[in-house]
Amino acid sequence: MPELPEVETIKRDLTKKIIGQKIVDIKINKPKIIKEPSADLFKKGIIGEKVKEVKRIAKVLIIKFREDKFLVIHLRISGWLLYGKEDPRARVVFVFSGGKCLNYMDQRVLGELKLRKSYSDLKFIKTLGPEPFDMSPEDFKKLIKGRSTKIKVLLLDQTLIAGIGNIYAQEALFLAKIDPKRPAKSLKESEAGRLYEKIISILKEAIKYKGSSVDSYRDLSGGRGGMEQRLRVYSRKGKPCPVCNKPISKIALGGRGTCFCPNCQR
DNA sequence: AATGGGACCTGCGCGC
DNA sequence: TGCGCGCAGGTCCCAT
Repeated sequence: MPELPEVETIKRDLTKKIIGQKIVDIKINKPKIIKEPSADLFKKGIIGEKVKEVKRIAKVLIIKFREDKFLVIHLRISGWLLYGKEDPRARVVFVFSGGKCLNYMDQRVLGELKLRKSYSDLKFIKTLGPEPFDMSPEDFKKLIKGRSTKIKVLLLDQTLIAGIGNIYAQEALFLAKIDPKRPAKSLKESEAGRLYEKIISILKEAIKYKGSSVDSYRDLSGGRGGMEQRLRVYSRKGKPCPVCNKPISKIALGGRGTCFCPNCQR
């Protein structure tokens, strides 16, 4: 599911709901989701703690209990969080003192929960590139300069630029009218500037509309995001391009499906 | 450095 | 109807 806009949506909603609340029980229905420490220590370590803060770094969600105690959540593809009553499908359930629950939902069981003393030392976090919002257009131009990787594959490389996933990479390239197959270094200065601008605008739009519920992703209350009906090319193979009406194509790049308009994107 | 493959998991939709 | 296959928002790891 979740790219930067979806995780940001969860972070904002979660902040409103759980700050200051105390966790009194945890039910682990799928121990595999708990990557560290053991399921038992994970439980013992969190029960009794109050939520101090909710943070997001790229696509990673972090719940702070203390200066040296953090719950690190990576939703991977199908993870999402549901706040309210306990859900039978939940992989892990956090029970608050008021009786409300935070359900960790994850159909494909690819997500990860970790309880740690810190998060900044996690390899994945340490190697993250800057988020688009923390870059200047010049930073972005420097980033793509000299790289022969296909531009769409580059946008998905979290060590170079963090937070973009397969939906918004395709959408940004469409808005910028750039063919996703092009080597990064083939982009002219003006094209790179345009792409950077569209990355920012698509992420802002997606945050504004609370993300895309293309498949399993739902917001904290179980509602759908409003962004999916605004997607221009993602998952629209064969349908008319919203600009020129010619059919959208789909190819594989870096092993990921990639939709684009061969007529508009050059 | 870049590319391609497979792995991790489950469930859906499609074509036969 | 039923079954097998391909595919899915992410990341890691290996080989070339």
